Amino acid sequence: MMITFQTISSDKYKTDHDKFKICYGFYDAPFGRCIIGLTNEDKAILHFAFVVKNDKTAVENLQSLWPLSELVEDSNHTINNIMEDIFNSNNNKEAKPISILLKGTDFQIEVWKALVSIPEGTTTTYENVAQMINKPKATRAVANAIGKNCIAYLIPCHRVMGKNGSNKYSWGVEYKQNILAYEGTRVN
DNA sequence: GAGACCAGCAGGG
DNA sequence: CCCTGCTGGTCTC
Repeated sequence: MMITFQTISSDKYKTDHDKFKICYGFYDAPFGRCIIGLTNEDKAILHFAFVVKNDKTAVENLQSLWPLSELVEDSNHTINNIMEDIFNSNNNKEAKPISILLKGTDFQIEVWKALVSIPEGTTTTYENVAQMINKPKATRAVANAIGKNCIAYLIPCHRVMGKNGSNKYSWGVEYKQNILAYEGTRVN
């Protein structure tokens, strides 16, 4: 799966003019119900979260992460089409590139980008990710950054485990295990 | 700028 | 198992 990135610094968003509209909608992925947000113009994915409680609170969470932006419900099945592409593209050559918009600090964006190089169906450790970005002692900071990732599944934070067996996940460990199980079936 | 918070890790008990 | 020290980025005051 080919992924292209746009980035926006979190500091800039607080003060600046990026009040673009966000197109959002829901999708029932194999491992759980998700809410997805896209930039209205070029359909870059800026939000991919699990609906842990209900749809309403999921929308509120999205809004609180992008307080300057106006949410518009997806009426064109755009999100559904993108998701179908993602989940049905069993590494065929026709797979369209996926565009992701990351909002965070320089460090967070560096960490999140590093995660996509972890092969599907495998896991690694926070320590390993810290080494990947050449900050081998920053394991704890790396874990912090991973915990703030807002693009579930596509930024594969679920593939990172504690070296000493600790296993945590923003939306709940069950989701983490579900994704890994799903990826296991994809790879085989 | 100080101090607290963490999805870490190793080492000792 | 729990406790301690070391760690670096972020958040709060």
